[in-house]
Amino acid sequence: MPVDASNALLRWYAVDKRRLPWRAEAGERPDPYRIWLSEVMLQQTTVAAVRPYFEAFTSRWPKVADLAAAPEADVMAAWAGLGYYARARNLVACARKVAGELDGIFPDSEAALRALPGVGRYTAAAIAAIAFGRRAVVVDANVERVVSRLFAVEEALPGARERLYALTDALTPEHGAGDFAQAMMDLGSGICTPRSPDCGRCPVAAICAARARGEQERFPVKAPKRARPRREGVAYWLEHDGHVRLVRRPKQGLLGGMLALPTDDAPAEVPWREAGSVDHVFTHFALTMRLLCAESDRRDDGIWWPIERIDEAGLPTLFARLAARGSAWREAA
DNA sequence: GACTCGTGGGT
DNA sequence: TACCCAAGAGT
Repeated sequence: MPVDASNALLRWYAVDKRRLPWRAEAGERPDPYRIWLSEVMLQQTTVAAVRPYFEAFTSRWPKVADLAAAPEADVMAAWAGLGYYARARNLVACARKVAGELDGIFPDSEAALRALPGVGRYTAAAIAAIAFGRRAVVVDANVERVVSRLFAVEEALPGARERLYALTDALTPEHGAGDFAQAMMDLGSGICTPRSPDCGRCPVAAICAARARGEQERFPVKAPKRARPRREGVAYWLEHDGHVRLVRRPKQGLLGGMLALPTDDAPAEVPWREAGSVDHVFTHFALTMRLLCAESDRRDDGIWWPIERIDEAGLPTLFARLAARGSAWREAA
């Protein structure tokens, strides 16, 4: 990036950067554990959604050794509602690897970070640059949008990904790559937004090819998406003596490793009653799940959770909504 | 490279 | 309403 534009970007960042719980204040040294935790939470997830989870995790598990010592089920439950639950399992695996094999010290090179569970190209680069001051090429969706506009890249995503990476590499300074990356991300988040970008406030508008053409909203070009199929399913609310039957879902697949209501196969041979349905939208399909409710006269050796404390079970959102319906059915009965 | 994998907010 | 989007990773 031309020196003038780079300086303008960094000056803008120095004044207008977001204050975030995981960001070191001026003069503070960034904590690799907190940087790593925030980066994993922020994968495909908004800052607003992450904030309360980050506060809860760092209060409960202040250091990587604390997280490594936690039962996986506790971490999964604490992650409930944040989505993409493979991240939570990888989070525990990564913490245990760092605490157990690396003396509790996060690696400071991209290659070594990349070898940790749940740490891909973006996250390894972000940690190396932000936590350790390394030069690394940090490309997230914000940077892709900003760079695609700066250079008016006509090639569509995701095919353009390597080109955008190379362009970002050329822009990234030898020193201060962490601030550069965070400046680009804040720019994308607050000014160079997907719709109605605020070019009048943009510190690098002068070098923006898309802006020069008045076509900033046309970038990044994206490949058309597939239609989202609609599916249907059944969940079961089976209660006995103030408890409801839950299951631990298999580690692989949708909502893997999470507690949930039984689905597909009825957990008991009892007369089931319809209790409505819940519509829920996942990334790649929309689901309508019916809820069948019943009372059991006995308690098998599965998981039975006290209904009064169902909100503490750590159910993913779909099942939390179904459980709310089940509780309502119970109150009405 | 295509596909899977959540959720909530904005428009 | 329906669609878009988000500090992506793993298979």
